[in-house]
Amino acid sequence: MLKPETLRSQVENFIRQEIVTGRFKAGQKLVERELCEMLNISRAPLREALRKLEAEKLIINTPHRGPTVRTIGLAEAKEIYALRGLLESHAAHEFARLATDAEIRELQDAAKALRLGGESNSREQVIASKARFYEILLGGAGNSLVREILGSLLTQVNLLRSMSLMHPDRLHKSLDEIDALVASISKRDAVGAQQIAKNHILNAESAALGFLESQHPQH
Amino acid sequence: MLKPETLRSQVENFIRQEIVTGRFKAGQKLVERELCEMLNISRAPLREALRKLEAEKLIINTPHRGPTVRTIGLAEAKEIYALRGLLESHAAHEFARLATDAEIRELQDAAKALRLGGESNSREQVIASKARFYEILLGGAGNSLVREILGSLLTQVNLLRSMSLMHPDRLHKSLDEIDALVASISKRDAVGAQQIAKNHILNAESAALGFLESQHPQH
DNA sequence: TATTGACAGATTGTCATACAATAATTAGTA
DNA sequence: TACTAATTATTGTATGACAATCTGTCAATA
Repeated sequence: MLKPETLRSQVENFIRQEIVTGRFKAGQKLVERELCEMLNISRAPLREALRKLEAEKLIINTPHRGPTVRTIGLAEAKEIYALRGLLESHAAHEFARLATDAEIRELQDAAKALRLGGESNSREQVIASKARFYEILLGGAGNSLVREILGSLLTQVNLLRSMSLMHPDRLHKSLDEIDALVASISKRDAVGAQQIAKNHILNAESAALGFLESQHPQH
Repeated sequence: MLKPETLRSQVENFIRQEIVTGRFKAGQKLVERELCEMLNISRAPLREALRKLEAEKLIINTPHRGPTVRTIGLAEAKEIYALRGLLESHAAHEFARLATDAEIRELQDAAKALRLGGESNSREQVIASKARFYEILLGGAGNSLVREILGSLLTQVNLLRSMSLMHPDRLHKSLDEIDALVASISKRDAVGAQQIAKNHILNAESAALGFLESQHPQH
């Protein structure tokens, strides 16, 4: 199949990819036999891969009924964004405090590339630059645990179908916020960076959940 | 074996228990065949359970060499405590803001039971009361995601052998801190509760890592 | 009609066995 | 001793089987 070590990790990565890209849709049932035939593998490594994804909360398994791709409701989405705000603002604070000057320059470069991609309407470029930006930010914040959890949260956010359509308005504002964040970090203003990061997530949350909330008028 | 649903979940719980109670020691190699014979099960459910525990970071698996119980170094311990401080202080803040009066009373009761157990030197009572205290606090904080992650962090802390010996000095201070926390919460002082919780974790960290740091004089 | 219940089919959970791939260990040799 | 080769042990994967449970259908009954 692909390159990594064991077969089960390849399977795990494959299924994860199918989920975050939306080819396996939220709520969809995953049938062992179908996956085995599709990938030409036996049940053992498949099932082990499914356990990993289950622990990662990308799929939900109910005994004797099998796994389905997780669906994220409004309440869960809010919890995810609350945690993201907490962790990302912390990471921003720590990055401003701990990062080397070289890392700050890398972050500036990534932000520049991100803006370039946004202004040229290159979806690919935006995604790649954003990934790089996060990589640098979380790498320099000095806590790999926070890094992993945020990575997991980021993949879970992909289960919100509302994420796919990022309005140009929001993208523009988002770029401004990131520039402000980089500016604060460049000044080593940890508290300022923390606050900007928190607001950034809050804005991203309203953008993502706005229309969802209108569909579920529960309160 | 035990009661839960599937065999693999029973196996998972069993191994987790063995790890947190220290019967499976940090660094110990876990051999499939031995576990299968010990539990009288086949390899399939065992290996699936191991994948879950691997995702939970209680064991570390290296391909073709098998899993070992995770060892937590100084740096990792610091990361765990940093995240705990962040999340628990957030939970305290939210609890003070959101909890019902009944939940606050439950928390007060749990704190009282905790002090009782501490003063009567009942280790069992302390552990049980502390668990109940956390359950109430995290349950009323309104974010089950944070709750789960904190639960996972709590189990990982058990991998620090220094945790087993909680000095009476520290226990006494710890009880005072918890009383102060409950007092702040009772006054609905969210910010105060948040600050107290953060300091509480900081103190727990120094108590747990103090002697570890002396053994690894790296800086 | 609507509900119940039995039945058949499908899917997951577990077992047993075998073998390939890799790591660990031992034996042998210079 | 140090190095290499052969042996052993362990994990990773495949296959087939069967038990346990769920799902859906359809007839019987109220």
